[in-house]
Amino acid sequence: MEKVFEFRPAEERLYAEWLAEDAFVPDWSALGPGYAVLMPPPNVTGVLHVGHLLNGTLQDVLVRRAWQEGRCVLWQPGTDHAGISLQVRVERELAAQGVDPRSLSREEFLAHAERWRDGHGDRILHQMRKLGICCDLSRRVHTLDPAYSRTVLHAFVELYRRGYVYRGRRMVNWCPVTRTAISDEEVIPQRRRGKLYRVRYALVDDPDSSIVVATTRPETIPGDVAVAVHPSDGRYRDLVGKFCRRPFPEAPIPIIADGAVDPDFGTGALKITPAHAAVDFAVGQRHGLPLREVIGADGRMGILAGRELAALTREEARERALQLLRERGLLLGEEEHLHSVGISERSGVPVEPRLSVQWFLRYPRVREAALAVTEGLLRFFPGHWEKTYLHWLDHIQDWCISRQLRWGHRIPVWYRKGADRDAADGRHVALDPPADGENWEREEDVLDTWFSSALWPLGTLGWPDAKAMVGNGFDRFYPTAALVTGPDIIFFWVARMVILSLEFLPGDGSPASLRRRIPFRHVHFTGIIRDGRGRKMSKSLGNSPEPLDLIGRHGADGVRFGLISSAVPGQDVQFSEERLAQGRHFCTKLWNACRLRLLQEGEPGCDRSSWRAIGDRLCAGELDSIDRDILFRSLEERRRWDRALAAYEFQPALLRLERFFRDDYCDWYVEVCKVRLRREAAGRSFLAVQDFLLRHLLQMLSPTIPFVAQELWRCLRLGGDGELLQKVLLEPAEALERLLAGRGIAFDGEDRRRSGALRAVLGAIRALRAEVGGSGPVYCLPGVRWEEGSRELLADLLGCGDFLPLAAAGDRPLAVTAWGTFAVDRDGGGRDRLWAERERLRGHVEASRARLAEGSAFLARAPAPVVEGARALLEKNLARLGQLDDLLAQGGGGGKLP
RNA sequence: GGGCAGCUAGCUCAACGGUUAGAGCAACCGGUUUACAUCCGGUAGGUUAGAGGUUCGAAUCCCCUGUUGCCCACCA
Repeated sequence: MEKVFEFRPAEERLYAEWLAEDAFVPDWSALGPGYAVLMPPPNVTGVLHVGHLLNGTLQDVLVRRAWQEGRCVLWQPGTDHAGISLQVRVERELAAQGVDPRSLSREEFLAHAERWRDGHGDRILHQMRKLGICCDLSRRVHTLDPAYSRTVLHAFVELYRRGYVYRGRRMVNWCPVTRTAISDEEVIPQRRRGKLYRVRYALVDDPDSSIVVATTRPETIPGDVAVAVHPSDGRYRDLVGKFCRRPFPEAPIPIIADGAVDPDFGTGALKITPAHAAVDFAVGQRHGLPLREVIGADGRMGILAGRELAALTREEARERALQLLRERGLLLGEEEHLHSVGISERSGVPVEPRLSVQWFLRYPRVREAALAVTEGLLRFFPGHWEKTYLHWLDHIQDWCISRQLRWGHRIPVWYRKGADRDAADGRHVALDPPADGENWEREEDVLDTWFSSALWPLGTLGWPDAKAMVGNGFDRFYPTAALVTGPDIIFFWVARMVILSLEFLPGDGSPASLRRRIPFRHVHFTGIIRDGRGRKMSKSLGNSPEPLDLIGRHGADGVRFGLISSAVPGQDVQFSEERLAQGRHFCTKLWNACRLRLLQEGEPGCDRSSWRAIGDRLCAGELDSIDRDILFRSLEERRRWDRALAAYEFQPALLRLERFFRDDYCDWYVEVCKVRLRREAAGRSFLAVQDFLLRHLLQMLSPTIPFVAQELWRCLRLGGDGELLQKVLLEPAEALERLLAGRGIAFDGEDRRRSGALRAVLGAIRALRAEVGGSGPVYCLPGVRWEEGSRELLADLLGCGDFLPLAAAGDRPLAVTAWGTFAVDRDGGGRDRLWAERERLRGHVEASRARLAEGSAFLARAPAPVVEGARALLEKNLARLGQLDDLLAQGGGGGKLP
């Protein structure tokens, strides 16, 4: 076995082997229900970042663990066509080549887009392979694949048929850069410092009087069709019904009363621009006001804005409008104003509320989607995200699903040429075009990318094509077991998948039906990765490390271990490369622990190729408390491990296991075994114990650090030749306990006590030696009663030969005795420690006594078992205190003791 | 404006109503006899953000305040 684990070549070799053996292809022969995980499809325009690594690692752990349980496993990968994002990228590249994208026909543009996608396509998926992910790439799905596209269009047609999809002229969030509508979820509110201007609108029949409005957007003045005040606002009561003069283009507009106006904001008078603000639109509807669209689709001012403003951008128009107001003496004042502006997620510019004809989805099954969670059929980890989800469902708004883009699923609607597009008979909504295609024209818009993503659980498993569903194992894998994703897409993706899946799979709101129809049973939300200073990882900040470099430096295993160990459940992840280095160190130590095991055995080597083989080498008679304790401690750890993983508590689980490996196995048990080996004691069962522990550890760790675990599995000959560790059944703790029982090995509390006492004494003596800076002989007070073998073992672990009787000590003897956890040095070096310990104990005892004093409130009110416990504790502490006092008396002599 | 989550050692976190709050990292001290590109042992470090309340007992439950991050909301 090599002295060091060269992870770079090993990882490459092992991964190639796994691929060659089709190790990630679902095993249809496996019994029991399937286990499926849907990988959140990375964006085709995306770049691999540390978040992908964390997310991928966690899913890989779940999936590999499912393999270990012998289940039929599917980890479904794929990519998302990233509508807006990709179209913008391609348009920018075309523009850089001097091609105006708008001059291209739809087909020409799509050809460019497809070429771009095919070039970048699933790069992230391939990069993630460096991490060792075990998804079956042969099953990858792209949202624009023909089969998946049919799923999407079929869903649209069905939703239309069922009355959930409708076409409407509405106020939408318009992105002037990409020139498309976007959904409410794609608008990011941003705090911005702006100005609130007060503008005078003169009254038509009394030009000396006026009404003053407050606005942050003077450029929309040309779109004003009214000024509104609150109906109960006394200041303006007399003005309601009169007309005032819009400054430009000049025109009389009515002063109206509407409850939507907040009398306490600004001047209490609101200019109404129905075409460019949602509230104003509503007011306009109520009052039958006309629409004046003064800002065009490209964010520039239109003809109606008047000669002065037309053709300017929104920003230029604002400056110009202010200038005009100043010239005319209409600008009465301006003040700093902090307000929130909706920013388009994709282009980063303020969205423009704009009236346009779009397709909307009225969400179906909202109540059932909530019920699935409140009934506990669909569970979130950590659970508090359920509130966020339910709150969104409670306030759900129709979803604008059409996009004025070319890249995406073109909406399957045809309009009869020349007919009214809103008339039902002028429309053909179906997967296929009408027979007399020449008389129809197809809808230009495409569907929101998230609409297609929302069908991911159904589409990837073949729905609605019955044959494909059978081929893809729908019945076996649906509902999928777990989804691992970031909480930032809980509405964008998670909730929508739930809703559409519930709609399309037949059933009612009963728990049994919901359980069958939800797309996944568990959702684990990971934290967002932040840098050491708490900032989000981002390219522009330059704080985002290159993932592949990290893997190069620390190995896939090191990165996986490190990321998990920094991912505290329910919290954002503070990234630190130090953690990854620790992960690498852990792998190195594991490697060395296994190497040591091989160095310890002569030829021929032991058989540890199965649990049975190891069990056969365990002779109950050769084991003592230390062996039994560590064996059963390992089973305890295993149970905790299982419990923690079932709750998606990866980090606490892994850290605990690491502690067990380092502290209990390496620093205690292996050191004990070294002593035994040196002594050439009869019996080698402790080597079998090591094999038992290492085998178990490697199996538990394999999902987290698959490469080094697999390599060690082979080096230690823990399985047959070329056996895939990932597919070796992980026996439940109960089975291992039965195996031990079958060999006559049973656990007894006394084992834990003795083993613990020995470790404590060892620690105490070491501490004392460290304190006095010695490594010389260790002395022992007379009268110490050693348990069988303990004295020799401790002396060997300390490397001090034997404990010398204190009487034989020289001038500056280092005297140590073993009792409980205490040690003492005759010169006083250890006495302060003892004294401090005694003080601590005395404090406990006194507190306990006070609590248990006759007539105390504690005695009167506390439940009986608690009182019992307190009494027992007092007894225990009293006993220790007494022994401690004896010890202090024996070692005493200095003036420090009472 | 509403909601969610956090605030515990320099840093990252435990402690899930029950002894006088514990780990890891960093710091400092010491040891490394060949498993350990490192490892081991030890020392120090706390008014649990602040105030009030409930309780026999509070880091833990409740109320208020402060603070940080996130989400939602049409304040122009």
